[in-house]
Amino acid sequence: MRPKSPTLTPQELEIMKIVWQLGSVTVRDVYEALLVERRIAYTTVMTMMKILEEKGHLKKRRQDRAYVYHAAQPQNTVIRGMIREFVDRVFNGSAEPLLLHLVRDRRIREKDLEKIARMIQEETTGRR
Amino acid sequence: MRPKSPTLTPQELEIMKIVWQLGSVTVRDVYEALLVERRIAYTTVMTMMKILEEKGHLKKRRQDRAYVYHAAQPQNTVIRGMIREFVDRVFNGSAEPLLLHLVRDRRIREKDLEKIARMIQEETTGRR
DNA sequence: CTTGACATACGAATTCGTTAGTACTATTCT
DNA sequence: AGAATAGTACTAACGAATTCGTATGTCAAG
Repeated sequence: MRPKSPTLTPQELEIMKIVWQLGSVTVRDVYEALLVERRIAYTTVMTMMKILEEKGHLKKRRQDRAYVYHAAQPQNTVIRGMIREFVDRVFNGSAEPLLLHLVRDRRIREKDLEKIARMIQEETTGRR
Repeated sequence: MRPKSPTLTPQELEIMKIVWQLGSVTVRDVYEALLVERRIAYTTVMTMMKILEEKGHLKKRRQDRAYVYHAAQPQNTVIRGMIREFVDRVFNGSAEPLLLHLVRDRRIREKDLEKIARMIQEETTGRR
């Protein structure tokens, strides 16, 4: 079966972040987590999670009266798909310009930059 | 209600790419460039460019009978904004995880990785 | 001067993302 | 048992994004 669309809409992503963080959740769990940030209706969360389940991002099983949801794919896989879609859409598939932007725009703390530079060194020397 | 996109929507971006590449364009120029990739109506392009002008991404001036459009902001500025929005939405504002994904997923050719590693070295040693 | 080419203006249809109300069911509390 | 509570299903609605048709105006060639 063809894998479902790797991209999530903004609100879908918000919900998936909570699911990835908590592991197994009910609609109520997600609802309460979202309530901390903003006003939202319980049924809205339910609708979104039903859609996410239809799209293959969530799996559910019944437990007592309510459904318990869990992520169908690991976070890394989905995030990787979103990055790929972004790189394709904005940079026609080549990641170098994005990397250059990130490095140049000082959006990253210096010590992290250095850490990453070391990591690149290891990766590149390790695979030849 | 779907929130109004603060950045460029996919189709808007497609048009802006053409504008940035060509400099000054008429609707027809963009229409013909898009036709190479896919079927689209002339009036669709016109509508999109009108919207882009209303949103402040394009400027127009009359020349003979038609409008000539040009980008209101340089490509780098707009792309930077899109990256920022993406990092905020997907990574809660921190760019390191994105960088890590890019480096780890081998989406980048080795020589480019090395080039970037050197660039980081210069940047980080240069600013302390 | 009429016709054809080409431009814009206007508006409308469609799909999608997002939000939420209402009806109904099942469980729990008094 | 009857009421309150908590869950799902179904439906509706709205705005944003995308697409394009029709009406209309203008200019130039025959």
